[in-house]
Amino acid sequence: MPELPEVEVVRLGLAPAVAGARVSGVEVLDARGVRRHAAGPADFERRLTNAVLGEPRRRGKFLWIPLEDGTLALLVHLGMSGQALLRTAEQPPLRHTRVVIGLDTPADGPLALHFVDQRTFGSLALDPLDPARLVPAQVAHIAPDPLEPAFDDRAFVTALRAKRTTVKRALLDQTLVSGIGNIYADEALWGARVHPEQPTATLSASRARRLIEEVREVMLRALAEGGTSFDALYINVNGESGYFSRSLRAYGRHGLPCERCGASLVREAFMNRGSHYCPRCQRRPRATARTGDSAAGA
DNA sequence: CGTGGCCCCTGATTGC
DNA sequence: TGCAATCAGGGGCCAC
Repeated sequence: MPELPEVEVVRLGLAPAVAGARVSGVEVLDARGVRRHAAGPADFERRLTNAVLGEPRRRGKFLWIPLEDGTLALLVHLGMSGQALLRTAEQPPLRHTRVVIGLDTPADGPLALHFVDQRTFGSLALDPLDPARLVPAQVAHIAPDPLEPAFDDRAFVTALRAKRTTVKRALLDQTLVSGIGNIYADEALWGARVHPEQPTATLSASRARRLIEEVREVMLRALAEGGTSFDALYINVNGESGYFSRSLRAYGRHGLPCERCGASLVREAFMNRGSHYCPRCQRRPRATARTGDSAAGA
């Protein structure tokens, strides 16, 4: 469930320790922890050992640490339950630790980066860095995220309205906009007063703009909370502690009153998960006769 | 080719 | 009380 803000907190937490650090040893305790590394655990261990790490980067929910040689990056995807923990060299692995990467750090001496992942949807990999795009190959297919300077709101609005799907599905489509998961999708839709099942083609341009602004705002708010809740070292370099849950206004609040209008929020099954929304503020669009998709006129 | 649905996985929770 | 079914969901993959 780590989405963009949680992954960014992990990145911020890792940065001071890993930048400039040399990898002193790599131990893959469970091969599933390097599922994304096609060449397998032994190759992963061999090629990462002795590498010098650079400044961690992020796009959407993908995190990567470029190696000093400039051609490869240590790619991290947390999946649903992944954590990247900085621990001392003496601390033993926690339960569900899949990979341990020993580090000689310039500032803090010997440390270890532990990749812990209960449900094993996450994975590490060594991935070639595309010199043109400056992102790892496995990240090349996703769109920029809303917090990148490169993100183009106007282009997003156009692309969103060209889709033939519903708006929540589109928000979760990482090739359209990256970094949004189920939680922040529900939060942004609530904020913009848009029903999750609204067809993208019937969304007005102004409403679509409002929606992406809301996405950004919700993420920045979460980031501001998360950024203050972790300590420099060892600590919650994981973003797991409640997912900044104090700020949630829709997700998981079914049965509770809407903070805007007081109506009882509902939860609906959606894509094998849940959609949480206010049935009064976020009106389900009437079954439209899809003939007029230009804003209101026609 | 775009869209939607399935499945990967494990632990907590729910239900019988 | 104990065991099984259910739920959580990011993203790759595949069928339509």
